[in-house]
Amino acid sequence: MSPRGRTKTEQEPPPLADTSGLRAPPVTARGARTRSALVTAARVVFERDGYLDARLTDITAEAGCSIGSFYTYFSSKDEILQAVIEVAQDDMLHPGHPRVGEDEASPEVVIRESNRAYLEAYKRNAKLMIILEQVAIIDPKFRAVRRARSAAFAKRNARGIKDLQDAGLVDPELDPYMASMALSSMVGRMAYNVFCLGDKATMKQLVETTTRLWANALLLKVD
Amino acid sequence: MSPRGRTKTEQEPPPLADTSGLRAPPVTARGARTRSALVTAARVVFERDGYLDARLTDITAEAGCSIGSFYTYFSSKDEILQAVIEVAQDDMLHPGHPRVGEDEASPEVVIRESNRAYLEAYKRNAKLMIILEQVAIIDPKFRAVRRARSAAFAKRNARGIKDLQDAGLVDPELDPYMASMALSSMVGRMAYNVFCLGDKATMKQLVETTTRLWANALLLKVD
Amino acid sequence: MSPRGRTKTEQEPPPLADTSGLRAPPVTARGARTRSALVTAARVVFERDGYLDARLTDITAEAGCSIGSFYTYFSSKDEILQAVIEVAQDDMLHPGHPRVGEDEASPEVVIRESNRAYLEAYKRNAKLMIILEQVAIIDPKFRAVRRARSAAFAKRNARGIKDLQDAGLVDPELDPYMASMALSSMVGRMAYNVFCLGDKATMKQLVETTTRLWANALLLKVD
Amino acid sequence: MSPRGRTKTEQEPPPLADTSGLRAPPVTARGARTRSALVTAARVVFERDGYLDARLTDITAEAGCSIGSFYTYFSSKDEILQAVIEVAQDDMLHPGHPRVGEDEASPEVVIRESNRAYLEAYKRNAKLMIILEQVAIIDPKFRAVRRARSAAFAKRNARGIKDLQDAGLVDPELDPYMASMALSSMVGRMAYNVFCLGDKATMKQLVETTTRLWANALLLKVD
DNA sequence: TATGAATGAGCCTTCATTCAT
DNA sequence: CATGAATGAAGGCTCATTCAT
Repeated sequence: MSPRGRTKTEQEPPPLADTSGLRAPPVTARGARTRSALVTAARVVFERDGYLDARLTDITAEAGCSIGSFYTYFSSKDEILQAVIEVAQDDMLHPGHPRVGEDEASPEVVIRESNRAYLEAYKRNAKLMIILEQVAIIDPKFRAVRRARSAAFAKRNARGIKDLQDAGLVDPELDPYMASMALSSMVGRMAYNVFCLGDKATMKQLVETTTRLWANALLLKVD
Repeated sequence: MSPRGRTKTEQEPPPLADTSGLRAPPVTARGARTRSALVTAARVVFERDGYLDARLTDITAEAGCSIGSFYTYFSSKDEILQAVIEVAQDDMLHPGHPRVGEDEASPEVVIRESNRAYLEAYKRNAKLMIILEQVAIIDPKFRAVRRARSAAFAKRNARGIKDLQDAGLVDPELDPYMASMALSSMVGRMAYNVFCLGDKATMKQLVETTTRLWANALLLKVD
Repeated sequence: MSPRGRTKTEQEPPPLADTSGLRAPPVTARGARTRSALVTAARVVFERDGYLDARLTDITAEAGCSIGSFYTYFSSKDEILQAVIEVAQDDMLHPGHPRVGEDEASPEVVIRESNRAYLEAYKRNAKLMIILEQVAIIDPKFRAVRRARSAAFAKRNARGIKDLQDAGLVDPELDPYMASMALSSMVGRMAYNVFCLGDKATMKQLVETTTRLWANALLLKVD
Repeated sequence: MSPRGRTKTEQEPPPLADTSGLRAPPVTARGARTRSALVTAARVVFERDGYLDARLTDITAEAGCSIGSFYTYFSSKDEILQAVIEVAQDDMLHPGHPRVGEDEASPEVVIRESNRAYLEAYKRNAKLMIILEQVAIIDPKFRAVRRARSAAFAKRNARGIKDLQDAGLVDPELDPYMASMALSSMVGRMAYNVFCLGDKATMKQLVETTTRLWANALLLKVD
């Protein structure tokens, strides 16, 4: 289980990186269009060629503008990647339409639907997740981005586990945060293996396996 | 649980990559010494600088030979990385001294010791695992290497789960291979997060958390 | 006899090589200037040092620009050589000012002036012809360029021979194309031997010898 | 027409290059075998890969010996090429079995059979002729070799032309040496175009065309 | 805002030749 | 005579970034 339905009290995640040195945002409509075209183009090129092999000229060619314009809106390849990832992170953290609310559903259903929402969001953004894994290894700035996402999920899930423990529904001996880290890792890694590396499994298999193991692992009482 | 004690009937894995285009192995003792020095030096440099930033001249300087000698034994940075990884893979797959045998120990103990062996091997080779993750994203050849390792563990563990199901000791409704993939992913990813990315957790926490979750997830009957 | 005055109906030869993979041509005047300076410099360096010994840095130094600018306009030493040769080929195929027209002159005069024009063009471009011979042996692309030039001359001359045969002025038993190939080879090789390899002969000797042999070989009737 | 039957008074051509710095010839039978294997192998490799692309290790691999042995017999790549070319030059200059003697045959038959012998020898050694053209451009030493061959033919043929002029059988106004150079060039270049560059022509076409043009060019009286 | 020409540090790679065994 | 490991200078090429127009 990973992204649970968000509660009002949750804080927005901090910006991906320090915003100092950023180019000023466009002030004209034309400028906004150009900037937007660059972000869209960058995602296409990054997903197609990978971060390292993507050349700025490919991005500007895809966006239909000059390399000079690129530097009007971004100060580096790094920076446009941040912009691209920010969009995907939003989608990952707030996937939109959870099929059930926490209140009216059994814990197992909540777990299942959370996992499903996470896996589907991962699938949508799989190619970008590859990029993020890649740059997270190279660049501490993106390592922080990746860990922020992991931590957000782990924290959310840790709270869920704690709640269930308090309700006497699951194994009280588990450290909620460690268990959350481990089970979140399980789901995240399965998603990566299947959607990014091409391991064979259906969405249904993924959802059912991760949900059953997750529930079992907590020794969730069914009733 | 990850690497189990190997049985006699297991086959050696095939070589990591096609051996065509490889430089001829040295025929003299002196040549073998130089080649070996290069592999050792390459591991040092890769772990220190990362694969992308490692320069061939750094490797040969570390090995105390000329750049020409490098090309006597390897045809690219790629190729020497393969040689380096092959050594680490051996250590990961056959970590040496399991503390218990399968026969005389309870399933939980077997799981714990297997996880411990895996995590310790991972810790020993953590820096190289970073490299492997990095190049696996870039290069299909190393992607195959990485998947071969994952598959080896998953298969081994799937067999263990099947055996426990046959013995009536664990949840019979789980698909052994899917469950194995998921639980192996859990342990592997925890190891990566802690030993490679710097997440905070002690070896003891790792072993206990993964073992308890693993046993719970299978609904392992304790006696 | 070699290049005749061209007629209106003659087609321009196709470009020297496939234009795929070429760098985009410059769009600004400044860019055109730089590109042009590079071509001029390349000819100087190729003629001075030969193709194999010519270094890209010599060319850019001669052109007064950076090595990066070279790659803005050309993707390899190959490609700039093509540009250099294209200029010379134009001069060879259309040498400019034939001293007589075909109509008002006797066949022998036409042959003489054609040979003279060819030999003088060869002399002007002799150093580049050495380069072309050299690379034609190494690279099929330039082999095609060289053969295109030979074929253009041979075809042109074959037509001249055929016309003279039809007019009953020369040996009717000769195959016009084979004869043309052979006699064109004779002139071309003499030019190469004298202007490129340093065999001793004056321009006058060359013109008179090749013209007399050519006319004799066709058994040209003098009137 | 090119190589005429040799006369007793002709000098052997000088050695291809100064023989100083040559390795001592082998003194044992084994040594002679190794040296011979290297020359044979070198011809194979040069013809297959060209001089520039031929690596010494390819030659020794083909010869089945070590690179060290190479330097026992030759001091450079240059030197073994000289040895290879020497063999071919012998074949070119003394092609073996002319079908007629000069005495009992008409001049036209002599011309035809000389041309045939030359063209056939050229065909046999075509691949090596490519190499020789290549290195003659690069290296003055081989340029001299090439010119020595040309000069030998031209001189021989000039004498033949002079004899025919003295007998009143051919155009007395031709400079025998210039004419010889030109006509020899014609035959040599045709051979190169067809056998080395792949121009299309049969041996019969080549012999007939060059012979007829040669005879015509001299205005040879037939009777 | 938009353009695109200019820059250049720095890495990988080749292979003829030497020489210790 | 035979072996083959060791050498290292030298040059082609990339691409993020700057800045004059």
